[in-house]
Amino acid sequence: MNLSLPDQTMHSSSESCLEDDKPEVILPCFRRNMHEDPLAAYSNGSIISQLLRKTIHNKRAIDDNHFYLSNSVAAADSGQEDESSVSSKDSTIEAVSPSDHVSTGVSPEGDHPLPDHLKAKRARVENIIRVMAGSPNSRQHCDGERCDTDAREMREARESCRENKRKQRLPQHQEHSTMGWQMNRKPGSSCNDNCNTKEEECHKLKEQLHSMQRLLRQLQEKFLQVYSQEDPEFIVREAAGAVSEHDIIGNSTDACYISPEEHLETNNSTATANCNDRIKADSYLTHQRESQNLQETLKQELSKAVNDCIDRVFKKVSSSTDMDISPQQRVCSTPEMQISLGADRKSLAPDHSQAEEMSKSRSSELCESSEAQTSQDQTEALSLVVRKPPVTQVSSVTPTVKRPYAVHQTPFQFSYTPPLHESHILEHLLKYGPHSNFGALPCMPPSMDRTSPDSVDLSWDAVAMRSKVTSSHFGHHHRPSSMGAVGVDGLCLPHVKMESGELQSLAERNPYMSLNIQEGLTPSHLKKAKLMFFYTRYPSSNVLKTFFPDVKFNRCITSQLIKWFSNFREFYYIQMEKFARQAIAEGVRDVKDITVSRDSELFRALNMHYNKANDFHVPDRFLEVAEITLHEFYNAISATKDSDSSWKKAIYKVICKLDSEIPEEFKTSSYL
DNA sequence: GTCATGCCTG
DNA sequence: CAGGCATGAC
Repeated sequence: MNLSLPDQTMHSSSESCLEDDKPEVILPCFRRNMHEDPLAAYSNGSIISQLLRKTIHNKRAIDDNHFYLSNSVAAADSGQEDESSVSSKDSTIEAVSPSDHVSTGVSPEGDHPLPDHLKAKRARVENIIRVMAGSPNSRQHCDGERCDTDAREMREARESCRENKRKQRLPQHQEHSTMGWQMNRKPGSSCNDNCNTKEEECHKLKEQLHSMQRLLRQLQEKFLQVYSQEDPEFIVREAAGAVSEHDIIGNSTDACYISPEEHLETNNSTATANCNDRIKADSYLTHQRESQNLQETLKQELSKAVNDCIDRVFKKVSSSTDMDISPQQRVCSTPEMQISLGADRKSLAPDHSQAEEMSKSRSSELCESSEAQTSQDQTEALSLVVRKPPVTQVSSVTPTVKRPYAVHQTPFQFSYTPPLHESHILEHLLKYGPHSNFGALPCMPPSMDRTSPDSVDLSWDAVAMRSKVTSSHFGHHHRPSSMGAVGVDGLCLPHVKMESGELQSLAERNPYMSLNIQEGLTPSHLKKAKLMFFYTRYPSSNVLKTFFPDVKFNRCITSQLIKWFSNFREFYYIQMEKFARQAIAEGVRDVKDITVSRDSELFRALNMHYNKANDFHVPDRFLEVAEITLHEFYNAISATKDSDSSWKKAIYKVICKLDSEIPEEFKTSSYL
């Protein structure tokens, strides 16, 4: 829409209509042109002031007018009031041509013959003023004539009249500006011509305005039609807005005094431009909506295809490798798992086709690699594999390895990147999940002790599985994968060792890995700490940081972990003292008669405390340390050193030197 | 003052 | 297991 109107069409009434009403009814796509329109520049302030500001650039002309007015029309109150009322601009103008003022005040103009062009200007100004001499009355009576029809113009008129009454300058102001640009554009035109031209142009402008409004209305109707066809909700949403917009149009029409008799034929060029813009807008909208639909369709189709593909892969893997893979892997490939995973994926993350796509290719790779590495992994893990005697096995349905990490399954790494909120859900579940003990660990074989129903575990495992793959983008090595209890990597790649510092710094650099960094300690961490106690009774904070790489350490977390070990020691020493006293009470004479075996009551008590699930093979070294500790207590008590308030400290000193190295397997964030 | 540790208590 | 408190080392 080309609203570039000729400058001479400017008129206060038309302009006020345009500038005040158009922006409210015009659609956004048209606003740009509106702002490009010269008229749009007058969106603020009164037309008079705007015109004045515009014409101020033509200082000479204004100065002429000012000179003339102050000399012939408002000679009485010329001077300081002029300066004060016309604002600093006029002051500047006066400063620019002081000679004129001087000449008017001191001597007749004839004394200083003006140049021809100045004479011509003066003549035109005189004509204008002469015309205005009659109109000032009407202008001064304007309050009763026009102001009842146009509120805005009335305001401006009132303002003008006020100023007029004070200085009788408003008409001149308007004519100043008008004349200013008229002089620039039509140096030789007469006043009558000017007036006639102005009226005609005013009419034209009004016609154009009206035609534009009509087109706007049509366009809005078109908009409504388009949206109502494709978006039933849109019309509901837009109904109120459309009504209000139409109301605005109606008001603006009224406010602009565009009466039906003023309707002339629409300007052809304007109409053509409007139509073009309308077509452009329509095609743009159609295109936009088409691309949106295409986007949605693509998303849906891609998601569906990926889901189907994954399902097929899983089905094939589970059916073809059923006899080859380990039971643990079968667990991970069970249909329940698939269903659970798929369902959760769909229900919790319907928009993750991209993530799924990214992870899809990796999924089969990881699955294969996990199968290939199974034997190696278990070989590596043999040092910690618990082959519990049948006596101590609480439940041994299958005589397989007892270590929880022996069932660490790479299938859990099937890449699927859950969104952030899901990770938070996972985090919450893992922190306050249904299992507060280790028997509920995911991927735990059925032979493992479980304190909760499998149905619960299944969903829990499904959640855990999804959390596992969060870090899959970083490959095996960087899988913190912990999410607390979800440790399933462990032995997947035992040859890859990463210090906790490296891991944590990596995690800090990587926002995705940060999702797996625990803000707090979980029951899994507690379990792990208890198992670590079998190796170290006095772990340093560095050791803790090394062996809890998935924990975001701060002062509080470190203190908590230290406190845990302090409590472990407390229980440990209490048991030691208790059994030492018991031995003494039982009449044991020789400390060598006191031994600690896996069958002893002391060990069972300790094992019950630190290895409640009994799924961890307590190292022999711990038995030795326990025996030494018991001897220390026996000796101390026998020597009645317990009368000393700090008699245990000597024992602590001895025991703290008996810490052994913690297996590297514990360093993996998701050892358990 | 801070930190680690131990003891006591709930 | 955690909180509070006391103690001792730095």
